Amino acid sequence: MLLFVHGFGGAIETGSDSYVAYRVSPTRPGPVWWGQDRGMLTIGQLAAYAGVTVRTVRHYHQIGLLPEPERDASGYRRYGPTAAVSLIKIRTLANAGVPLSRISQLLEADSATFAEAIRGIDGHLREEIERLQTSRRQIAQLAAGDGLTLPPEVTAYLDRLREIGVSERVMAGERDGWILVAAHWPDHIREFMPGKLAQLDDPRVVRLYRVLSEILDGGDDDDPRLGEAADIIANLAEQAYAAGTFEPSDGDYQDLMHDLLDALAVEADPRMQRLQELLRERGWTGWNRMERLA
Amino acid sequence: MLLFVHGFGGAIETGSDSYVAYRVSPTRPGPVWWGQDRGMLTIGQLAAYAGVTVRTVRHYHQIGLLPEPERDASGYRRYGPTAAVSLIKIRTLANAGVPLSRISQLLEADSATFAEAIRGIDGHLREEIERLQTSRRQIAQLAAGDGLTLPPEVTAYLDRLREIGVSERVMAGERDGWILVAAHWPDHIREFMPGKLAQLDDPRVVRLYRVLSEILDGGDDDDPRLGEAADIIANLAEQAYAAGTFEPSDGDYQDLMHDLLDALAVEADPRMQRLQELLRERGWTGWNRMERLA
DNA sequence: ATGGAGGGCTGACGCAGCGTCAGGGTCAAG
DNA sequence: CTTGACCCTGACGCTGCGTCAGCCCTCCAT
Repeated sequence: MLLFVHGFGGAIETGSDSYVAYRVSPTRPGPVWWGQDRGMLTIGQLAAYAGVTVRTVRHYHQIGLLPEPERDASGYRRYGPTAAVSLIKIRTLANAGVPLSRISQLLEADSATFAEAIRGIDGHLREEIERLQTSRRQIAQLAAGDGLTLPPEVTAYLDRLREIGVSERVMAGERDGWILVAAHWPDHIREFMPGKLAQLDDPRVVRLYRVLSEILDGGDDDDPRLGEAADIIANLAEQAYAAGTFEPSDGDYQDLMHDLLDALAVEADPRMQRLQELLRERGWTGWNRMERLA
Repeated sequence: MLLFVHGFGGAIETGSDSYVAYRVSPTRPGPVWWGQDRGMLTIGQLAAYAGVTVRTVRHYHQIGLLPEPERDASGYRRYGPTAAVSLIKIRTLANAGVPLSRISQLLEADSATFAEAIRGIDGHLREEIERLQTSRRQIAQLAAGDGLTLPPEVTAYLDRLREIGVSERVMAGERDGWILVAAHWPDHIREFMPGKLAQLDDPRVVRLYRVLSEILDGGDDDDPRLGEAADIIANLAEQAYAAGTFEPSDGDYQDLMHDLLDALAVEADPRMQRLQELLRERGWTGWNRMERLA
């Protein structure tokens, strides 16, 4: 019932508000007017007018979102202008991320209900944006960091290890291990790392890493340096135990992680199993879930 | 191969970087340790460790993203620690929005390829965020405006109409009409509206809208005021024509829109067809696609 | 009159990433 | 011996269409 869309002249000025246009596709259907009734569209014309595909329109018919129009003599769907209006309304909501299943209710809701629903949808959108922004931060770390997402404290630790001369194989194992730890202690790990980093100032620890690197890189199955490694570990443990700074395991869940870490090492190189035996001989259960044997 | 996760004491300080943790679910599976091999997990334990569902792990097996592990005596899948590491890596990428089909390639890519891929993914994320933010702006307008997304210039026009005293039925028709126009001229419409708004200062136009409101709200099929309406329209057209400000139609595509608008009016109320005939008698084709008859 | 291009029609499968039964078997504990 | 919490496979469901396949209809050029 629009009156006077036709201009009749009149001043033309330019506004500048923040209107985000609903944009129809720029495709112009070929023969625009091959029906005879004016104002009756074929499905292709309707779709082009609203900027969607023909398949989309048929889909909306299927799910009952847009009512099936009458057919012409040859069985073609013929659409009136109200169908175009409905379709544009539908697309406006759909483009805003409203699920199709809710659109029909929304369109017939009173303005209070409508506003309420809009608020909900907006909240949903905000969450979604949050999520994606978090993802962006994550993958920024992926690009920068030492392989996959690890907190900066951990990558600092890994960098120190590399400086010390730890072999690539051992480095790879360390990375995997820290991934398991980081997944389990996303919060605690950051407080935990400074202590770990400080350990690398101890020459015994440095020696230990180097010895292990050499063994795993080239040693034979019964390398005597395995004994040296076991000695160092036991030594460190004894000292911590005497100083009272030895921290006992605190629960099944951490035991699970420690078991995983031990198993990771063994899986990476079976000689680590031998190291475990040697530690056992010296009175300790392992190097992750470490306990004094009776 | 992680060494000395166990603390041995050591200073604990607090860092404060912007590390976004990969977070595992806080669900602790009931009986943690009912297999016997240490470091071997059931599918449920693995899933809980990585913060995903059991179905997700099985899905990854199905599509070959995570290799099937060996089975134990009763046919249960048993996972080693490397499976946990792989799963965590996979989820880190998947959470960042990487399609599963690309993850396996990504994980075995060298760091240059990896970094390149990461850039692509980041760009994709940025686009997605853009899109959602645009959606938010759109639905903000839905909540505020006169029904569905219309540019502010148009809602201003509609507000003026309401002030003038146009009936709700005519208002509804106007809204629908402007939706059709806005969909077709998303850019042009904003420059077009000031002129339309100015028309409402002409008392003849105001009279026209009021007359039509009355007719459609209660008049009978042969209301004499239809003649008055036709007179006003013809009068305005003649004047514009004489002043040289009459704008002829410019192409099939606009004709389509004008036809739709005419049809919309007739569909809303058949009496508009009568108005069209009366206009024809006065030498004009209609009120949207307006042409002088020979 | 005829042929080809470019519509239209229905019906059906495919896509991502799992959720969610259904109909079984297994394990540890009370 | 039962109960409850796991595990197994197989299969359908969901969203919002894209994309055939096989056929019919209309227009325009020849």
